Amino acid sequence: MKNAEVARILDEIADLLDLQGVAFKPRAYRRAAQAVSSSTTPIEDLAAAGRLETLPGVGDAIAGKIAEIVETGHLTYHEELKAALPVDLFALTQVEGVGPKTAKLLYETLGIRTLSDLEEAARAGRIETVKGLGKKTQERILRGLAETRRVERRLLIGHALPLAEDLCRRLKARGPFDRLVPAGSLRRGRETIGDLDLLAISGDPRAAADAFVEMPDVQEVLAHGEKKSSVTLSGGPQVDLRIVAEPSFGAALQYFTGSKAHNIALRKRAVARGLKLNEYGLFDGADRCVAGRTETEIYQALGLPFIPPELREDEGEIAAAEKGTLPDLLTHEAIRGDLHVHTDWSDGKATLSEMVDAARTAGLSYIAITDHARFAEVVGGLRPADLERQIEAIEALNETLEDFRVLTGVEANIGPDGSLDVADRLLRRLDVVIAAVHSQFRQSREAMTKRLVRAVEHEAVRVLAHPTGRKIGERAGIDADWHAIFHAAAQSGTALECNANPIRLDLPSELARRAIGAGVRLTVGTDAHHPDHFAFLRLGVLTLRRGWARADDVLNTESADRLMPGGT
DNA sequence: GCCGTTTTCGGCCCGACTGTTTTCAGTCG
Repeated sequence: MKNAEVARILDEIADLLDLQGVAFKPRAYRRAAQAVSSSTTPIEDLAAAGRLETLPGVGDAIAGKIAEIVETGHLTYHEELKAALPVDLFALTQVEGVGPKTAKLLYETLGIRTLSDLEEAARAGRIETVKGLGKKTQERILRGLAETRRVERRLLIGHALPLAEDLCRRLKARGPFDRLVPAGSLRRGRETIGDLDLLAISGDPRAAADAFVEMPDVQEVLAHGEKKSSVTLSGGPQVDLRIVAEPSFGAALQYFTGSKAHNIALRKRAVARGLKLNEYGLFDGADRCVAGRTETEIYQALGLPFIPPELREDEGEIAAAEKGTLPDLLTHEAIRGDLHVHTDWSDGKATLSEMVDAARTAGLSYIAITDHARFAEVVGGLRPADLERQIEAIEALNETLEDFRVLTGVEANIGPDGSLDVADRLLRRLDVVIAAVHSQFRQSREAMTKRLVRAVEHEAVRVLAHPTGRKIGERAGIDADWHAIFHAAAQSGTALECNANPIRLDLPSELARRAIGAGVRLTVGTDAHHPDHFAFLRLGVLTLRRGWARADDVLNTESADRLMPGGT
């Protein structure tokens, strides 16, 4: 039973309760669903540990229901509710324009229960015959059905970020935009992005909105107003553009950055102070605007310091802000070196000196070359003699470099028993040994924990790379007792990597936060196989910021000299 | 059903756009 499936059931309960006209409960179930789906801890683990109620919005009653789902695979309460409306509400409401009310109406008038019922009815022209619906609704449903099939997955932030930046550049060239910035989950640095949210100030909102919906790569215009427009891009995501007046820009940026949970918490805080917060500003009882131009102004008016977007998930940041204990977050500029770099000596696509040039251009002052070792399943890994030759090549290269240092290293493979595929004799000669799992991901939790603890405790291992082995949207991470691994890493002084490759972002931010809490140091590593890959650094930084990391928590914010005790 | 600067009861975020409506409901974010 995955988190997403539990969340789906809770969401459906919310919809069903909504339809019965039950007040407030639907919100409670939605909030719980949100917490379950955004938690990176498997829901079974939380259930087994009796820690379900640590999720925000999960109390006694919902915890009991989640436990029932985890144990039995279904929920009696859910099935009882469904008996009144036996339709696949979750699937139907995924269709743009169809909410719970419309789904209920369609069931009662046309007997529609499933997506295929819906499609058949829409194609046959039966939907426009329903009182309250019409031809446009029917067309919208048909388009929505096609779209629902197309957009199954969210965009990786590594793809969404350049896309949004390119979009902003092109829009500014086409229309009257005074300011134009991304907001939403992209600005919060989430690992995947659903829609792109853009926020603008314009002296001519109508012309700006026109320029937006008339872009050549727009596939469909979903909404087109002076304040809000939405389009889908061909082959791309939905993009929402909001246009606000300059005095409201901070309020709008705060609002459209989210998260929803953070905003709700903030609005409650405003209400508690006799204020009202919306996307136009913070207003007092007489409806006078007391803040709105900048985000900082709004947080201050609510008695808080500015909260960085990456922390705005309603996971303790408001309480920390209030107490003045928000972390001074890691910045991209603080990263001085990259401890995970490949070359064409193994499976990289560029030479040693090409990678060095690219790293310098990216503003780094050192890198560690960590090609794969001979492990058979890693393509083109180095044999011991190759590694010795590479060490010599790096030493020779360092002689020619000023203000830059290349560290010797290797990415050793961790075998199923926790042993490494490089001899200790060789490991001792290297500046930076990183170790990682590359196969046998499906070991039992006990075996996997033992395996990683052994690797972390190896005296030569400096960094555990891509610790969970997950690939976003492709492969779930390993099952392991992270508490035990963090403890071992803190004891041995081994750092855990946050791999910055867009499909990895591993450690995930939630585990990074736990690791920091356990006293573990982290690194950001690009795992670069190409000169362009140093651009991934900012993704790793975003992920660690979401994990509440400060510069001091991150090993490669230090100079190469400090990194190498006794080194030059 | 959850939760606490409103604290164990009594509150619970707010606005834009669309379509099908003669004044607003539904959906979305």
